[in-house]
Amino acid sequence: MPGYSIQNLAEQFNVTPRALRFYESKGLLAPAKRGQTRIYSERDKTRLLLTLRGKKLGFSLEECRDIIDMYDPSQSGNTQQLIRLCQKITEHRSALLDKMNAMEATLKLMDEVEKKCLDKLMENTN
Amino acid sequence: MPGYSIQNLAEQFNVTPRALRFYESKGLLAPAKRGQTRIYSERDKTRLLLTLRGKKLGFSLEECRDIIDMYDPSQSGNTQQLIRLCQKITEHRSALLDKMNAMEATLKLMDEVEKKCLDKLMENTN
DNA sequence: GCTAAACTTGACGTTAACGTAAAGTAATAT
DNA sequence: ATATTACTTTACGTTAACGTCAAGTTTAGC
Repeated sequence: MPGYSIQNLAEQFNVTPRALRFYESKGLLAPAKRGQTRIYSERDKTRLLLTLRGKKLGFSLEECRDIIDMYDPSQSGNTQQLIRLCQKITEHRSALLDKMNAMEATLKLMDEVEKKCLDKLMENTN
Repeated sequence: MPGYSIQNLAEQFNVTPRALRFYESKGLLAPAKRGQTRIYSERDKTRLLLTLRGKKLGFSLEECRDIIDMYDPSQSGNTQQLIRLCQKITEHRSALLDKMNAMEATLKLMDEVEKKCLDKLMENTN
């Protein structure tokens, strides 16, 4: 019996079933249904991983969906769509590199503050 | 006459005056006041920069405030506080490195998708 | 001294991302 | 067969981060 239950998948990613249903209502997930019960596939699992990853980077769920939908192999049809995808990747990468810069600046600042902090602690113990 | 007006500072960072007042109400900024009018110092400007940087990385305003407050030199008093600051820096750095990993994974994925995309485009033009 | 522009303080509205409670159904254990 | 558990939908509640008035004040130009 392949696939995961809602509870199982939720536990794997440390989120609530409510969140999974919410993501579904926003078009991020599309689990199969046996009767009323949801069955999540590997594809769903991957999309959830990407969603949570996007969230962690400060993207909204809508942004996550747009990005993930395009990365999804089942979409890449004609030439126009492929070109559009390449453009979107470029945009998205630009946004990511922007965040990467902010992150490096923050890490650098933290190093400096930590250094000053340790220096002062040294003084205090003199 | 040193300092910036609310409108001026808002334009510099491409945010609204409303946002600056909101940040103030949340303890992120603490501009001086000439009568009723706010005057923002270099310190406020720096704190605003750090706030927006934190936001971009997906931290909440409250998290930003806590972090920035501790990095602020005017706080670092006794040994206990310095030790606490070092601990917080470690925590914060861990969260950042976590995001950094997510970011690198995303960039890697994007590279792969782009490559496949370009390959398909090549095929289509055969 | 008057007007217009820029500032101020409330206070209510809005969107995103779920939480939570209600009420019902389906599967499982005893 | 019944009780417990896990699932379901529907719907209203909540928090964060501002936006958007409304109504009053202060400053700058003429």
